Amino acid sequence: MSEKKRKAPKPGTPVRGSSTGRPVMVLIELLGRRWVLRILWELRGETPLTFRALQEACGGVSPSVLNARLADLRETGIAEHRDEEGYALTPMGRELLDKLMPLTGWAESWAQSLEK
Amino acid sequence: MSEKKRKAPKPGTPVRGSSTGRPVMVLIELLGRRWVLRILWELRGETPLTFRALQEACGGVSPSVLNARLADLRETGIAEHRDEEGYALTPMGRELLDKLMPLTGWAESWAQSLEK
DNA sequence: TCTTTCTGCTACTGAAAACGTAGCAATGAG
DNA sequence: CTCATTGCTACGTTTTCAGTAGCAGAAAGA
Repeated sequence: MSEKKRKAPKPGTPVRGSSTGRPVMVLIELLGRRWVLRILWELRGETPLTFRALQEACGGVSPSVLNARLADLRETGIAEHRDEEGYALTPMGRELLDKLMPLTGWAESWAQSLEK
Repeated sequence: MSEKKRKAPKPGTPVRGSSTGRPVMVLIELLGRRWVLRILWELRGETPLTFRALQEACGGVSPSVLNARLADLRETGIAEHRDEEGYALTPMGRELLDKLMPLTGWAESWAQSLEK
């Protein structure tokens, strides 16, 4: 064995361009990976989504990438897979999403300011 | 052809996996690009940063990518380049950053919950 | 003027990540 | 057994990123 390539960035672990592993840096690294924000967004509902439902919700993202991202989110305790139900956010992940929801409002006024 | 590839996603423009161009989707697409969140973060100070200073702040990100991301952020009215000063957030970009700052607190408790 | 030192980049090559499609093993229903 | 659905893995192609080199313009000094 040995170790497969480490994938999910965790607090305390150095990330690209920052050797400190400061939590906020690690979070920035994680959220900056393609599809991570989108997955969080699509998991905002109350009911879990199956792998394939989630894949479809993300516009047909390839299963390999989706699986990799879900692994990241599971390793970092943000999402989880519930047997017989599907993927859902953990309580911690739910709190993160709550912090991100205000972006919707900002995005709206952003759109308006750009269309002028 | 003629058109260079368009780069910055703007509200109203379809993005990967979502044809609607809904502002929040576009924002998710933009923030999900590598280095975008980090750049916002590094521009949180009051004084503008030069291209090179920003590059260093981002841990030596390659100039080609940095330039591409700055172009994205400028096209979308989030950052701007001020002559004789450097790169800084626009008022709109500053508001976006304000929405993101609470992530710091979340990241701290996230880190704690993981190290146990 | 001729360097030197900043500036904001562009160009290029190679590596890594993502895409897109196919398909497999496991489970459950009929 | 067949068929559908589940969560994926494999793999070849395309896109993106990384890493290094270097250029042109402005300013400053000798």
